[in-house]
Amino acid sequence: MGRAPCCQKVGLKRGRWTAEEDHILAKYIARHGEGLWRSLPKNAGLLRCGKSCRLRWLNYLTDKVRRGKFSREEDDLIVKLHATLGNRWSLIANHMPGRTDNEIKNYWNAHLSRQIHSFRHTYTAGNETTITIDINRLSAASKRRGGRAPRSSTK
DNA sequence: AATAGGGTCAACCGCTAATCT
DNA sequence: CAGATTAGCGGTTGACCCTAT
Repeated sequence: MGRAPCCQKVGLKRGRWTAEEDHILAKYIARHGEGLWRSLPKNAGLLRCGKSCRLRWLNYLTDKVRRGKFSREEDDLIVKLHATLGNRWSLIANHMPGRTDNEIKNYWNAHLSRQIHSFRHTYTAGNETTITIDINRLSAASKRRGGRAPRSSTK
């Protein structure tokens, strides 16, 4: 059988977000806060699935993201973190305030992985930089792929 | 000047894991 | 306790740009 769209995508909008949709989403979250993604689009009046709203907010609309060009220092940090953590983009993002996992993943795939050899050369030849890994965070999230975040330890 | 080709990046999908009932 | 529900992750896609021809 033809594969059905994952949720009930029937009648729901997909693809790139318009400025108007962004405005509706940002305004709704400003009033009601984050979370409750499943019911959010209905309440806010968006023809999107909750997943789409969550992704748009987390990766683009929240002012926690700064979305500038990656600096040389950030390049360096990403390469080093990736060497240690592998494709754990969410963990890597935890060490880079203002950057999202999606953004870092994209950047890695588009730019850094292509240039990894020259980067490696630079790093071994150049001055050493030390990075600090938060082991507690690391073990807590050790090898997960996906899955809901544990409820913040309160209760 | 027009367009084919390649690179970027926003967003989707399938799946996993925590929580709810 | 088990099945249903929902949040979150990482791989992947494809629409949109930029450049070379």
